Amino acid sequence: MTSIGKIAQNSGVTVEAVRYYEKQGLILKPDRDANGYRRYSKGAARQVRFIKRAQEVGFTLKDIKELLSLKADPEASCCDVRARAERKVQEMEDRIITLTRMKDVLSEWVTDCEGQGPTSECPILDALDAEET
Amino acid sequence: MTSIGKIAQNSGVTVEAVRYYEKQGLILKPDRDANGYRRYSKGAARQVRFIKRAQEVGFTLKDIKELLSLKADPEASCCDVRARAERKVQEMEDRIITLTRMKDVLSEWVTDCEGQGPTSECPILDALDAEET
DNA sequence: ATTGACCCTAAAGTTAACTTTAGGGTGTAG
DNA sequence: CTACACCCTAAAGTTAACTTTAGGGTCAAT
Repeated sequence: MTSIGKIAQNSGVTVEAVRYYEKQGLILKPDRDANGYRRYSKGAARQVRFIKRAQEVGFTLKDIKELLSLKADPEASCCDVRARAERKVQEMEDRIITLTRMKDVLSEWVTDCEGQGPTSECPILDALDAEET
Repeated sequence: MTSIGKIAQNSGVTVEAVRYYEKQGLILKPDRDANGYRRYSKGAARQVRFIKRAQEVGFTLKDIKELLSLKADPEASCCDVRARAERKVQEMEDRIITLTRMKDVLSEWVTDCEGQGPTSECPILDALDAEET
């Protein structure tokens, strides 16, 4: 039985974040003691760490809520979880490809640039300002 | 001399976006005709395309405002532009590395998963729920 | 009795880059 | 003359994931 402060510290988030997760229905509402303070069971920090880890591999809180529903549902299949994970991997791959393309274009422009002279003769600005689409 | 609608169409953004860029000081305030409508010179669409292209290679509107200041400043050096571009490339590389790491972890979890059985035996959920940090 | 570290709530603020809404003029084709 | 496509403004809304603010209680120690 610990306080929200301990839970937060223990799982590496702020107290406000813990309250936020509760409001969003991502963690169970804890009991309250006489003065209204939240009293958490030992497993609560684990719930928060689940959320943190899921975020660290790219899931949004909305995704995480779904994962938690699946986790709680005895009818749900591992397959459902995998499908979501695969979708997320795909999203991230797409994002990486886009970012890489953007980076490569800009990177090439940088190599075109001597870094000398006034901006009126800057190849990077020229590339941005080009007439062609 | 064209209308905002033409400028927007011509540069592939919405009319609202053009007005927004104006409010943010990213494009010059155009003249108005008798009824208060914006009247753009031929070069205006080019200004908007500059913004769009810069966005497409990863610059934020804030970055773009800086680039435009450099472009307008006869004292500014191409070097200043290059420095900003290099910084942006670095940011994107960092982002790509982070995303790739995230994706690889999740991807590995996916391969661990047979996609069979109840969620109580799902390796992905197990990985998220693990006791170790 | 007061300081300081905790805890509580509800509501508003943050960031980016727009979009949407509300309410209203303009201009022309039929 | 009346649709209909345009144009105008200011202000609020959008999304995500929190954080900050404002205004208060609780509790152990000094």
